[in-house]
Amino acid sequence: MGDPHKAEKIALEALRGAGMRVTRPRRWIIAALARLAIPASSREIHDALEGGCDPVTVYRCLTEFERLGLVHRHEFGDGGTRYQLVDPDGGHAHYIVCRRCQHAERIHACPSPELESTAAGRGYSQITHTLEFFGICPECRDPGETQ
Amino acid sequence: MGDPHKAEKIALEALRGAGMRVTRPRRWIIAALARLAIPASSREIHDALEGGCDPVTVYRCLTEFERLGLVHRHEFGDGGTRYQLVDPDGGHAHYIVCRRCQHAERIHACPSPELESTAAGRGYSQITHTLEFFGICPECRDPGETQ
DNA sequence: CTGGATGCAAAGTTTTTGCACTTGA
DNA sequence: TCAAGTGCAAAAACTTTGCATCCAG
Repeated sequence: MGDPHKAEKIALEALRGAGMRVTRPRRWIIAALARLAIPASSREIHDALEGGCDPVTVYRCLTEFERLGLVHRHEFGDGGTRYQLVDPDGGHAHYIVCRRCQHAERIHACPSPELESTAAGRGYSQITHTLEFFGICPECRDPGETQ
Repeated sequence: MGDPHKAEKIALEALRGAGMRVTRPRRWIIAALARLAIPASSREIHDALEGGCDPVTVYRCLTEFERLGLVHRHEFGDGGTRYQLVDPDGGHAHYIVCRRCQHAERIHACPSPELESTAAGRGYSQITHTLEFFGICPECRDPGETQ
């Protein structure tokens, strides 16, 4: 993954470029996302902020950031929504998530672009995809549990 | 996809096989899932029941059914959780979902099994995956909108 | 200055929990 | 019969909305 600091700088520039104000909460949220570097819930992001701000502001900012394409949204099968700063180097991330502890680990796998073209054939535009893997991580596996 | 009626029968047998009771709400829920045939929210499932039952029962049953592997859970990027009866013919489903109207359409694309083995290399067990596509469907696309 | 952004309060949605009653096996 | 399962009520968790105030540009 690219330099987190770089991702942070680019996100701030993108904010300015979109005519949006670079406020203190927004800087904190972007910094927290860059520091966490892994998909985090609104709650986790709020807890990781350098300064204090209202949880509602975190929701609002994340929604805006997603609209601008600065963050990606992930759903890891537990009903919660997680956000992650987009990698400025263009590669998009997929994860393997532990079904027990919810720990997410980046994985280098991406379906061949051929898959997206299958989707495009249906007349859909602006196609994106999500791909996540789920399993039981080595730490969470009970000893003697069936593989 | 396989015969929905078959999927329904198999699910009921699986319930008995697991030593669980085949109650009226459970039959209704499984029937509704078979009839809907596409990932549906707890609310949609409840609305589609032949008879009346408490919404809480729908939640509890779906959670149990998921644990037994009778239904699969889907998250379509809107924060909601959807459930679908597992196809007894083994093939698992992926969808393309409209970001505007949330309509889900089954799509015949699956990442090469090679991808799951990439995940297995990390020491995870019981690996599964989700893969969903998102786009704007032809009906929702504004005329003249940029592709 | 001044409109976009925030904080606070309140409400909406979805999901979970506790407990007495019901019912399928 | 009788424990698993349900209904009802209440709470918890998560997210959105409205509005007065604040501050980045």
